[in-house]
Amino acid sequence: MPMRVLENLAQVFSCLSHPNRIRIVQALASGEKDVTELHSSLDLSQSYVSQQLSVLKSSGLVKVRREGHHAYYSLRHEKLSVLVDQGLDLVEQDIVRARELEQVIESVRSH
Amino acid sequence: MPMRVLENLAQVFSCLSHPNRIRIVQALASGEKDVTELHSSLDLSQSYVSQQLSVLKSSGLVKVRREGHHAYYSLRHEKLSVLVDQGLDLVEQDIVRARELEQVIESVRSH
DNA sequence: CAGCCACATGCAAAGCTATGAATATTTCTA
DNA sequence: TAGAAATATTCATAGCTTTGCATGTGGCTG
Repeated sequence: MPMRVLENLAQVFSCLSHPNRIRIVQALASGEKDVTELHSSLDLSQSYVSQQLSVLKSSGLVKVRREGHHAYYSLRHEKLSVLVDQGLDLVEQDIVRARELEQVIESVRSH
Repeated sequence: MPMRVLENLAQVFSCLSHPNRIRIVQALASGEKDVTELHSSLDLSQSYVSQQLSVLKSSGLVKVRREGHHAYYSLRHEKLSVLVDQGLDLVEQDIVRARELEQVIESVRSH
């Protein structure tokens, strides 16, 4: 696997490694939205949303369409929301409970 | 979406947000391996591999089986390697080329 | 039990990320 | 052109990550 691809992939995951950016991606999964819609529906400051969108944009995960003085953001590819859904699937089904169980076992063991 | 789940998901993505950890996950996708195997096949120091494995473990992505003085690590769930593959798919097919194209357009525009 | 493996952990410096506040830019409208 | 609306950028700081190096630890084997 070429390093360049790995780095790109790591960058994609890095974009998704923050709850608010995941929320933004999820909000965009249902279609394009402008900054104001995002910042009010997600209850995050305008400037913060704009900053996070530029992170997502510079990694190529979202694109913008400007119209008047609105900037409509959307996912560059719907596969991205599939990726997030799969992550959710993983987290919800297994990892959380498995880790909790393991911590219980470990704490029992250490006594 | 409950914040707790989002935070867990962000943590999973965060684990995958580094090329070497992705390489480790990929190496484990083909079955359990001990630390020495990983550190020599990936050309990373023993201590580094051990540290990264503990990151992956504390987020519940891998598990250990200890036998003698070996520690055999494996993915806790095969869905994780599916997730990585999907990420690769996304990166290889679209994002890279799309971003490059966009940068070309942008640099043309600014002249 | 001495010494060697295979691993794990602690530490510290360098670098990166998150985030609010203030400010700038762009575009529309009167 | 002035002003307002929507978005973008800059800056500063606190906090987290990375990563090498040195050291610690548990389990074998002679």
